[in-house]
Amino acid sequence: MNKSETDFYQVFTDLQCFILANMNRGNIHGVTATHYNIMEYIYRGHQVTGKQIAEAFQISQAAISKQLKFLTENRLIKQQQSTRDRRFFDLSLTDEGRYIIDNSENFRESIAKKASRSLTKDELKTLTVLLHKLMQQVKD
Amino acid sequence: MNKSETDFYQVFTDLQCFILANMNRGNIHGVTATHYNIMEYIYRGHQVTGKQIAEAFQISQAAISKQLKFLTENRLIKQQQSTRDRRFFDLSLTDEGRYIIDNSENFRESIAKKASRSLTKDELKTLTVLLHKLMQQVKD
DNA sequence: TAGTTTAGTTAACTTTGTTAAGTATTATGG
DNA sequence: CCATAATACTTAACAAAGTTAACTAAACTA
Repeated sequence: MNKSETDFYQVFTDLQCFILANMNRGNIHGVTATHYNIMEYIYRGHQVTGKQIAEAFQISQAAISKQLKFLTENRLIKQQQSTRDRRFFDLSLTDEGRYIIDNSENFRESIAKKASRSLTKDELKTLTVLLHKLMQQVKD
Repeated sequence: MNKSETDFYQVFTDLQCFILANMNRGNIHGVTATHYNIMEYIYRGHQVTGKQIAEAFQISQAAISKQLKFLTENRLIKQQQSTRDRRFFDLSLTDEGRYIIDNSENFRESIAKKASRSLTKDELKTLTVLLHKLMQQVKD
């Protein structure tokens, strides 16, 4: 790695430590970060299924199945067998689930706010564009 | 959140998903990402102790103690009771441990390389500076 | 329509974290 | 100077969240 790469590597290491340390820390409304992320994904999506979530988060369907079971038992989401194809279950939030997503600030949100406080508007835009560009490359 | 914050939030969500998906995936030389990170920390540091690692990664000393036990049993690190203060154990890598760190490309390194391929030199520098600025703010 | 594919579930297990209680060592205040 | 507190670390019991493999049920297909 050359100098620029090493510099980036170092700040990215910090970032990774930070993200790992802040995931699954402290429950908001009795919901872990994992639950929160799944619920948010369902909330933002349209006719979301378990398969999709598994792919989005790159974890096994079995793992998602367990989480969805928990969320359903705790009345945070609803699973309804799809009429189009009864192998699928369309997922949606209950009122309580929606309330939690609407009313709790997750750690990414707090970072976004800190970002807009510590950077100028232009800097924030630039950071977003560059990160986006990086993520596009990285996904391949 | 305003528009810029929301845009940032979205790309940061992608980034988080990516980091989580790529942590603890696939062992390099039979060493998980967790082991690798601890070994790298010991390698880069000077008279590193368990306490320090626990603080750096923001996990409990008990968790670190277990990992260090594993690494010692597998002859990847050495623990030597400090002569200054016998409560401490100075940690260092064995030849094999050093070999692994020197010869395996971790996932952050591959990202750093992709970053330098997908961005211009100036863009990479800017990204590094902005991320660094953000991390400084975020740590408080 | 029989065989294959797909979505999801369940069971047994692994990894990696937690808290609480313990040991050994060092620091400190009366 | 020594009893007590603090510190670094370990161990045990447990929890969360992932894995693979084997299963059910539904839909596709040749």
